Amino acid sequence: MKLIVDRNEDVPTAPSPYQASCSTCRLSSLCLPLALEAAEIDVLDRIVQRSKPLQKGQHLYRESEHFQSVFAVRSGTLKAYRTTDNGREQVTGFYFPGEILGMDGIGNNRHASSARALETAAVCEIPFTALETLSAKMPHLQRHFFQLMSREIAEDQQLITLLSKSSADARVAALLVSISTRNARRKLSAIRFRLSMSRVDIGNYLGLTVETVSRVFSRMQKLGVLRVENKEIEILDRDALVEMADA
Amino acid sequence: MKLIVDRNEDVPTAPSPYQASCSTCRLSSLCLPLALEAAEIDVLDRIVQRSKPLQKGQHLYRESEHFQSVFAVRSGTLKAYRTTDNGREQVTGFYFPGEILGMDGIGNNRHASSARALETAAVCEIPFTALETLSAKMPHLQRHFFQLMSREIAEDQQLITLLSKSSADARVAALLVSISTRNARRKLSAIRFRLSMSRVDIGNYLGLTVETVSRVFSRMQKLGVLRVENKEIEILDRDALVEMADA
DNA sequence: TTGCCTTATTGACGCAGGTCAACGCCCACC
DNA sequence: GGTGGGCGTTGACCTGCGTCAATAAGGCAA
Repeated sequence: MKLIVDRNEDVPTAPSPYQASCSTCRLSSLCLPLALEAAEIDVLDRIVQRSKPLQKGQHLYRESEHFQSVFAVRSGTLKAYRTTDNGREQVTGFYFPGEILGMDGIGNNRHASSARALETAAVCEIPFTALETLSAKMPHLQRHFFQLMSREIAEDQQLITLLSKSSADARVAALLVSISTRNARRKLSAIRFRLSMSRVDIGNYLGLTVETVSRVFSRMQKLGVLRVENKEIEILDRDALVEMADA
Repeated sequence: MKLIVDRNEDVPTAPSPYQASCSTCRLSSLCLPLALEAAEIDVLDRIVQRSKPLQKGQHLYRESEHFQSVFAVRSGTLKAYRTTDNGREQVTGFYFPGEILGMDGIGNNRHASSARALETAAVCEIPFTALETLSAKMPHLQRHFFQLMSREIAEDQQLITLLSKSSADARVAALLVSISTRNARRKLSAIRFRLSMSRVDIGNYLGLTVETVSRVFSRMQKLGVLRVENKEIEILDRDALVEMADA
């Protein structure tokens, strides 16, 4: 049993305004405000709490803590993970700007997973009871939130499919394609990016060891599909990568 | 490429009353009506459609079909599965009486998976737009449905964890424990039951081959943890099984 | 800069589970 | 009641990935 001492621990979130509003947010077209009208966005805006950024390694919430809010990523990346009964850690997702996390806590009023920042990250906190009240009044919002949850289910099922049968190559390829696609949605480069997560996290997420992940990167590089330099990735042949992802 | 001809194909659902109402349903304490008051249940009742039972092998809905309703299982078992780009099938869940399926279709207005009956099965159809309208008026219902979706996410994440690292023994043990627990919730025996799904489906769900599933059953039988006779299962040592499930 | 520690890469080797093949059993349908 | 086809079990063999180990490459502190 290893004891890990965390140097960046949970600083309480302070209630101060770090960004103007949803209506000026560059990410509103990916986030909760999507599909809302201007007036509605203002109402939503009033319940959203913006707090000071999380430092790398800092927790946003922890498994089995009382659930109060869902969170929208404003900048940076977070990972969600759960700890199994035998103490193993399982990464269940990576969250990029514009994406919502914490929805797995609604079911039992406690978080079903933990979330920590992979790099300095800013989030918007959306108190759930307020969101519920608002949803009952704003059909667009209710529908949109149902859709967000449904998509999370569908995405988890895709990961299940990936983990259930695919080769190591296919798993890594699928993750890279996913990151590439999500970058494109944010108008960032779909072919050149920096992995904010470690090889350990990648392996853990994909059900592989670090060594295997590393070998897959090397192999893909040799095949001319990727250029890998530490955390910097350049996709040289996206079609090949997509092909590999469902092999 | 194999061509499979389905003999039990999609008979359209007929709009006739096969069961009185939610308020008299034995499963209401597991299902959507949970947490609703008598008067509210009556309102919900009016939107629920009960149709004639599905035969074994018959589809309830198919991947990429237009999404219209979620479904509650009244009797029998169904499996949900998706087909990957390369034609492989992946079982994403088994659904027992009192459980809700189809929620993965909300996100994009089309079903993200297919569902078919593993044996004769009856379901209640709940048109989603009606459910939405009702949810906006009935906070209990809205909350309950959010919770149901959230739990589906949390359960998928548990499966992800299982598929990501666990041994074949652990996977099979976990499935048996899950079925046992769900049986208990329905006041059925937690230690003796009939598997409604084939070994192929079990293997597919757990990311294993049929042969491995079969070997695991034999091994567990030899260890005195189970008694297996075709589809009949008797759990002889539940503690051992739980132990195996997170090894 | 130097040194330390964490993260990543690469190689050698072993094993759990996949693959292939043979066979038995159940049951549906003549 | 016989027979054919699907489903399940078992055995022998093979392979992809895990494990262990050694080394390299960053990154941060002082």
